[in-house]
Amino acid sequence: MENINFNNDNSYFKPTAEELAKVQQSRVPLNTTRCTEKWVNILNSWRNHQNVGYTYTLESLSSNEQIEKEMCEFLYGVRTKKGDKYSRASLKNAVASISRHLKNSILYWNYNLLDKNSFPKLYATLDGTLKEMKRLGIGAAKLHEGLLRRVFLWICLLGCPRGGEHYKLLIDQFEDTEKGFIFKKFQQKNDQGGNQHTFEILFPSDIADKVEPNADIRKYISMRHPNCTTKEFYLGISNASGQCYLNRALGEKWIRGMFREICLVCDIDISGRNISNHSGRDTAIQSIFDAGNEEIEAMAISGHNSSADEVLEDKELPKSNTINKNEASKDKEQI
DNA sequence: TTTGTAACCAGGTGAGCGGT
DNA sequence: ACCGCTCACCTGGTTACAAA
Repeated sequence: MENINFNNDNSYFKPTAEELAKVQQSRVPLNTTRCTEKWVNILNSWRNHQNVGYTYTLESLSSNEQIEKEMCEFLYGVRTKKGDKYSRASLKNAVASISRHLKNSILYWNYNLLDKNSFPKLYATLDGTLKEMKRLGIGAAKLHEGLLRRVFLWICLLGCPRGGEHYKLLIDQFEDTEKGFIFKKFQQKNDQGGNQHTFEILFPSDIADKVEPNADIRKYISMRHPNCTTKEFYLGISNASGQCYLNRALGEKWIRGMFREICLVCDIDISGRNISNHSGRDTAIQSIFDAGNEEIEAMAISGHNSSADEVLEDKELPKSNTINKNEASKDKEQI
């Protein structure tokens, strides 16, 4: 190794404090900054509200006990502009954002509000609030969410995609025909090595008012926005009043969640393994049918935190499983 | 723009599995 | 029985984005 000449080149320099501050600041994306500011604003407007009446700012407090106490109150007492409770995701977001803010604004304050060891009461309040909301069904399912769940269940039963295939499903893989939907698998996992032929599964015909997979899927597809450019089959759920599904693929978490629900509801052991894998698939599908209708209906229409009544108005539910049993064995042969 | 929420990401955790 | 490894899932936190 040659010695480096430290004297005669300009490759080294001592950055100024401003330069360092600038690069450190640039690490944080604009959206994060905005999100932080937003929650600080909400916090302050809660504090200034006549029913609360904290006239000083949270960051002016020196004791963590007091910060924790007031944060607990905030968490449980804050409401959206419309007066509703915030969703679970938002509350988590709120605590994280305010923690970020305190770290930036109180000198040498290096704590994390989400840390259950430093702030046990705050943690308990957050956790308790989230659980309470879950119990009360806050964040309940919408009609089109129920439809999506049903469609998902049909496709699980009739199309038997493997675990990972669910969120890669494309809208092109479904062809609507007179006989029913044809579900095409362009390439299967076990086709590795060059076997590229397309695999087609014809979904069984609907039994009116009893088993209507085709009608469900047809309705689901028709509810996609006409200008939708997303290729994925499953779309994100919209909260807007006029729109049902977003022009964006449904998150993997969502899909995995629905998948797990089916397994839980039907008592299928998925510990450590995806039920759609390998030889477990046939038995898993069989167990779904054996589990009986009520649970399946419950899952298909509602899911973990939704109110079934809402969806019931929308749609008559699958009532019979005998027909589908035959179809399930048909699928078994194909696979 | 602001508001509310979901997606994304990294790091942690623990069950399961093969090898010893 | 135990070790080390892998891998799916979970958690905490950050970032993106649709809707208003």
